[in-house]
Amino acid sequence: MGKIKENSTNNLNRKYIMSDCNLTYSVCLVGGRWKLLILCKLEHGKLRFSELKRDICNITERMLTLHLRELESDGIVKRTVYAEVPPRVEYQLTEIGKELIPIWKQLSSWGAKHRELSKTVCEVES
Amino acid sequence: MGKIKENSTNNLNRKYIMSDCNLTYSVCLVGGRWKLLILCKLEHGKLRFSELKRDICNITERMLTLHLRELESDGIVKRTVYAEVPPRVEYQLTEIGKELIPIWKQLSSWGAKHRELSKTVCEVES
DNA sequence: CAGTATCCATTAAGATACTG
DNA sequence: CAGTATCTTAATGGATACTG
Repeated sequence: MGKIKENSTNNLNRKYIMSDCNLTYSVCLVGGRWKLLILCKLEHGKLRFSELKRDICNITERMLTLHLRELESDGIVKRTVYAEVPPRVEYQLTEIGKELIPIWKQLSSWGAKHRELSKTVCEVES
Repeated sequence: MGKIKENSTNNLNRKYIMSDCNLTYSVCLVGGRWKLLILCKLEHGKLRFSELKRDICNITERMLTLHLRELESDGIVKRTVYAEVPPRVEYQLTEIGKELIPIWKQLSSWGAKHRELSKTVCEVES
């Protein structure tokens, strides 16, 4: 995101971690605050930039652009530009992107379950 | 991690995103550079602080401590202190923590597949 | 419509030294 | 052994204004 220093320890650690472990590799590609949120909006088909922006309340154009660019360069979403005026651009999941769908569904259920559990703990405590 | 400003837009966005979407809620709990790496070391049982540090090349004590504390307070790992000298502390997955195992295995396979695919693309291009 | 560019605020990560 | 404390750097996120 933005500019990164090639030889910062931070960046070297990131590289080490990505090369060492497929799991962390995935997290690097798909982690971060907005990425999965963007991806799951695309689950049911193509969306335009403005539709994504509308669906993801609070995201700025900058953040949306940056993350879409990364997802695109990582081959997880496909960007199609139509030569029209006004311009039309559509985003959709690639094949490998679609393979994430079952994973984020499970992660989502896990989150729901965890949330329920925490709620119970709080109620018992209060 | 460390101190966060309660009312920064950043923090408010994080809260919004966590309350809105179970998926992002999960990512917030378990995302970040080191968390899944720590968790997957614990897959096969208990480990001590020093064993984790040794197994996770390059992590600093500070990072390990901070993440373990978060995972603990989120109920994903359990910390057991034995009243011995020298001190012994063991970490293990909780029940809800263990339910993440199949998920990270799939994410890991997805990562491996994605990596293969990218390699192919590079070879074709070069 | 679909973005860029710029600048600033906030947070995450790391180095190092130290302690019960 | 299992951490804290303190300080510094790097990276991410956001606000705002502007453009082909």
